[in-house]
Amino acid sequence: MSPDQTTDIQQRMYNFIVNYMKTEKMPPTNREIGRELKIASTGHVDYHLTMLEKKGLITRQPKKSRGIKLTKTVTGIPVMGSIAAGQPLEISTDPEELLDAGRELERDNTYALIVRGRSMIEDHICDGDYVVIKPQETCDNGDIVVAVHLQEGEKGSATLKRFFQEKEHDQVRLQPANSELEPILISKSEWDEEWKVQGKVVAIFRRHAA
Amino acid sequence: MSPDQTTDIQQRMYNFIVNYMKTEKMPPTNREIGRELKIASTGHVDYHLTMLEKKGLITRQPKKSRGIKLTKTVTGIPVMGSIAAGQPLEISTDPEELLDAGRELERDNTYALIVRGRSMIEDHICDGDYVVIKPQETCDNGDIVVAVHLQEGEKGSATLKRFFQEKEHDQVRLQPANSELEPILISKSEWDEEWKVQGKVVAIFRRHAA
DNA sequence: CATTGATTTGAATGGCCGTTCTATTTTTTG
DNA sequence: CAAAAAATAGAACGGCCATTCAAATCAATG
Repeated sequence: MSPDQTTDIQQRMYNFIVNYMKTEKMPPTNREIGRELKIASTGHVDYHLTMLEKKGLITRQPKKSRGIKLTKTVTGIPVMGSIAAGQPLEISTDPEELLDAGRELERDNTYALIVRGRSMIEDHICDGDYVVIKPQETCDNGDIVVAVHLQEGEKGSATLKRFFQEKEHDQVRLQPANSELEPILISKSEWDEEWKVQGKVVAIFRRHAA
Repeated sequence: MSPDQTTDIQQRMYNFIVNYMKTEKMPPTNREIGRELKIASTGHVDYHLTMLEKKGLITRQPKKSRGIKLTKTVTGIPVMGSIAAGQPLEISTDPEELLDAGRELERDNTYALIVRGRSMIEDHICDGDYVVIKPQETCDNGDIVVAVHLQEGEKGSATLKRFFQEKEHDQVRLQPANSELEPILISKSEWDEEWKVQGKVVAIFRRHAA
């Protein structure tokens, strides 16, 4: 295996198929796959496609031209868990479901969270709403952000708040949108050491009973 | 042309291609098209595909198997205009834009409206929010609906309200979610003659600045 | 090193694919 | 009705397509 071939060939083949389908709106032929991946033999392509099928990544329709189907639909924004203000909830590592909110938002590694509680109710974000989060470590004053409190030895806990950097007091204020709740005030040094902005809200999605 | 062949063959061919692509995730071959439309000759299929291409409905990639591409993407929910409570706005007949809110909602002839004003603010539907409407003439008490006031000689005007049928008063109440605004009370007879439920809200979508 | 299994090649096969051509039928137009 | 245009059939051609096979190479393992 040549040294520059970092990725597994089957992974590259799968990626090519996904990519090809995104741009061409149809699956590639075995020859087209081989041409792309510098595979000389169509039998060789067939061999790896059989492997991909065995691994469950694709299904094949025998004898049909371009007879490749992706088993997983790659549409939808991963819903990574729920988030609240009262008792900050954890963000899970595996998506619980996929929120189909349009291709427009399916980029920049966006993910979704289900809002629990009424902490942002005055910003009209309700219990059960989906918030679409675009990951970024910086944000502007007034942005609604996912702020993560890093605690040693544990997984960080996250909270949804409006972010304000208060220069005059040399502190950060995480402001809920609920007058019954108090803002979280964090000194600059503590902020730098223990907190992190995980991302900001770019869209909100609410389902009503059909 | 046989009498049962109501639709134009090119229209049927186009519909089949769209349908096939939706289910099979790839374009059909010319022979598959012919089999479906009872066309005996592949040349005949080719002939109509050339016509469809000339009409701009498809593009073709010469010599490629399944080399058909749709020119129009049929994704997105049509945004038919804006709606408010204070001054009811018209629903336009042509979509102004397409709201990409996921395939899940792209059925049942759903359409979207942009909310203007704060009439539903206490239901946390804000100015600028998109509401996704599923057309239906009936609804349950408490549903948020698009109610249309039919006026003779004019196009009807529409309003977004919660619907309540009040049996004890033999009237319909269209309730805004804003305590500063008064409900619209309509007698049963007037309702039957002049009003209609156009559809109900099944989802809400809010964009935030990225 | 020898064995085993996974990869890769090259060639071959039979079938499907898009396209083209000629001829025939149907529909439209003057 | 006659002429022109559109639609359909059938056959044929060359090429691409998926699949298979035998043989060669490579990697890992005891």
